[in-house]
Amino acid sequence: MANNTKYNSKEVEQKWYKYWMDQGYFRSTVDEREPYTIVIPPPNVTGVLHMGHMLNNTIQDVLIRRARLKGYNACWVPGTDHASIATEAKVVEMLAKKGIKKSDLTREEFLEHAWEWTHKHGGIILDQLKHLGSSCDWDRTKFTLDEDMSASVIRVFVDWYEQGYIYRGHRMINWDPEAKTTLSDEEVYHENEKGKLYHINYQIEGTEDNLTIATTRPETILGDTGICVHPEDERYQHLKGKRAIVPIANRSIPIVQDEYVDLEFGTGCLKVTPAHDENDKVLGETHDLEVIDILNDDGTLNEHGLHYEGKDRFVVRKELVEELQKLGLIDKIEEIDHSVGKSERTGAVIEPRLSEQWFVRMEELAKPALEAVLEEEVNLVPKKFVNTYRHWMENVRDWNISRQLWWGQRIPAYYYGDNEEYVIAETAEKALEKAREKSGNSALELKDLRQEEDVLDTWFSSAIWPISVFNGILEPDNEEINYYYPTNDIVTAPEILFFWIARMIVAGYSFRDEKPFSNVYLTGIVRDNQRRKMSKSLGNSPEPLDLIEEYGADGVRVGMLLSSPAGNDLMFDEELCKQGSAFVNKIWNAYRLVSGWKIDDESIDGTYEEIADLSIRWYENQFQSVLQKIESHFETYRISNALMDTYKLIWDDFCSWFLEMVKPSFGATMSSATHKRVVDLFEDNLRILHPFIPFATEEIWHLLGDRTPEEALIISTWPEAKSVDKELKNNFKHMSEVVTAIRSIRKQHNISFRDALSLTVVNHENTSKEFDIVLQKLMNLETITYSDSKLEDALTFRVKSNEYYIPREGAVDVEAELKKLESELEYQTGFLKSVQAKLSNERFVSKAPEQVVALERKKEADALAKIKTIENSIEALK
RNA sequence: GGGCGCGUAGCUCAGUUGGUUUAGAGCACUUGGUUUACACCCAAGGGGUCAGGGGUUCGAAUCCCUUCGCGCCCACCA
Repeated sequence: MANNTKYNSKEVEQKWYKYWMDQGYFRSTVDEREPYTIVIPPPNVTGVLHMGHMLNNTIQDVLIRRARLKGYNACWVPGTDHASIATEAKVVEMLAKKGIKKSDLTREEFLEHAWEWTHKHGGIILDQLKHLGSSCDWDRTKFTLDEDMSASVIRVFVDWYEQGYIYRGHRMINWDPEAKTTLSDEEVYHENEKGKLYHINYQIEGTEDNLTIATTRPETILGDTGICVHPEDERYQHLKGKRAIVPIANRSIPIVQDEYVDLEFGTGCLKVTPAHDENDKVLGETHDLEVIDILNDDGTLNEHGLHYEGKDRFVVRKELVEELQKLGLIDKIEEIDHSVGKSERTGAVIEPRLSEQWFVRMEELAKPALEAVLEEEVNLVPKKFVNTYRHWMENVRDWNISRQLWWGQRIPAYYYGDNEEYVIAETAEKALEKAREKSGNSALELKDLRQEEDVLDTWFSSAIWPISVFNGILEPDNEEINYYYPTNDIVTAPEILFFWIARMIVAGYSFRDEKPFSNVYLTGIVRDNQRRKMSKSLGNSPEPLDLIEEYGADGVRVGMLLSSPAGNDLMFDEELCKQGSAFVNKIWNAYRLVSGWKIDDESIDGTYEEIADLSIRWYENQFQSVLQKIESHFETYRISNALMDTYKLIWDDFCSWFLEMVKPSFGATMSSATHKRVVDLFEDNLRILHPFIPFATEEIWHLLGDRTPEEALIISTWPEAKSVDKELKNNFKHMSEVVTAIRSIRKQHNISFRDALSLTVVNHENTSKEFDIVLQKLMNLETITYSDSKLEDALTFRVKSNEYYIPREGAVDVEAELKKLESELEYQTGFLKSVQAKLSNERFVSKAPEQVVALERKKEADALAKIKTIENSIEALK
């Protein structure tokens, strides 16, 4: 790229990504170095990149690239998730468009379609990640339904079963009537809605009397098998031992007593529907009530629904209420706020249902996983999530892992005989052996075995992701797992803390006896600038690839990170990307400046070289000072802060100050030695910028020097932290304040920069003159004079207790100057007062640490000196 | 119902064991600018009773209590 051209992000990005790939710089293999590992949160295989992925993967890439520069063997494992329910839903939808019903297909036929779909649409998202610059080891790309990954899942299932952690049970589960599958508790979200509480009269058997129950789900009365009242409820003592008639169904059901009933709620009479409510189920068991399941898989009523059979539950609710009203059995209808469980995937209202499912017993497994986080073996960033995690883990419930779907790992349970007997085995052959042994029937054959139809929850395979990607389940002692595991960091959204993070930690301790990762970086949700969550339906989410097209990958990366503290939502605004690409442009132009200087070792300008030497020493020092801050930000995962400090270092310190200081005057030259020192500093900048801005930095790196592939920036080194010279730093700071003051004066008095000035300094005892040569150059000063007497007829300003004068005949506006001085005086007097208030407080002087008191005394002295200076100036003006 | 967290400049946020802070940054804003890298720029500047109240302390944005507002997580009240 020629020196005078605009920066072309697209061209540069394509070039370097290909170069890095060709050179194999993302590739990681086991070697002598210390590993630094991240496994990607696998996106849905058929998903497309959204802003959440952009944020998430930018952070991971920053961490990985920095680790690579720090000399670690950096390994970022990419992959995709089969996303059982989500993908199956998409395939069903696709088939429906072709006029094919899932129910008309065999399992094998359906899976064929699903694989075809996956191969056609799968992995697009990984290609999109490449545009962002993600430096994943693509040779390691995994898919949770790959043969080895599935084999790992099955092995884990068998192991956990044999250890007694997996069981099959008849339990109340969450039924999604739309997807026609069960869901784990974590896949159900609750929404507060306005609903109705129906008060319905039931006739007490053998009498003309009624009792009234209250329910939000009147359709379930068809599944009622009991009425329950509190044993001490005085209103209902007469009901003891009686029975009631279920309206419409005209069934007689017992009235039982249980302390579970809340006397305050509704009427104090509770209808019991053991098949469709967790609590009712418990009541039913206690009081030996019948169980009547009234629902079909799709949420319509079955034969127990009588004349409502085949109608959807919500239709039935409406029609049944109408029927009851006609019968005069509705006592009243109340408006009520209640929470309704819905499916995370389909949004359908969840129906609690009793059913035979597979579960993981969590209590014992959770213990080491909880301890790990409490003892900071596993470090959650930010810390506030520890409490949430603990609360969940301490109250963890068994995990329903079976799904009535086809797309996923089929549960390795094999049934035989008529009594639902089963064995668990990795293969059908092994299952046959076990079945023969267990049943004592050696005549059993493969055809007599029926494998479980259900597949496993997607999160079951995700739970072992950090292990299985290194084949640590099937070959627990292989070189890779021993080297890369435990991984270092994992970066994901808090939404899946329980779905995924917690279960990975559980699996880690269960199968490796070790944590899966040391740090969990939880990002926030990406929202728009009105705080709305970005979503397709709202249409408020920008298309990531369009953003990259417009602002460049580097610009977007910077934009994403400029304001995204861990665990806090990110208010995304395209302005941030604009700022990001402006930053890239700034760096590019700095390169253009530096590369454009003329070098000449024949005629060296001594004064210039002296200025340059001082400037270079100052920037080296400043770089070190900021580098320390950046390091500490990274260590605590304050990535936005690390970026902001880098941003200010480059923009303000390097470009605005340093380059202006070392810039040769027009037409002048610099020595090759000086130029090299400047280039070295530029390169140090590029090293620390590279994790954030990989493409532009690599481009400039190669333009600054003729590099072999082995000398590429991506695999170079992170600068080492050195000590900081505080005096140098302070002397510069003083000079910079003088510069600002002079600029201000130039502006106020409309004095052009070309107009050379002379400066006289009074009260300069404690001031270093080190940077005077720089000051002279920057401010176009003819002379700097140190004097004991102030100047008349001069513009004046103060820095610390120094007084500065710039002779300027007739330019002094006495009135304005006085006003300025008086406001300065006011501030200083107020400040002094606050300091003196402290110092005159005896308890402060006696109780506060010596250093603090000394500091206050120094502040007092400084303020006093300054006040005196200002007063003198005022005097002189008058 | 239980738990957690937040409220600092117009916006997004720092403020790391209370003391170099009568509070900082970036963006936005105002004003000025052909100084030959960059107008995606340069420079100067305005802007906050740190949500309100009370307390602890020599000293509070920082610790405690309380009120108000906001958010999140968990939970079987029909």
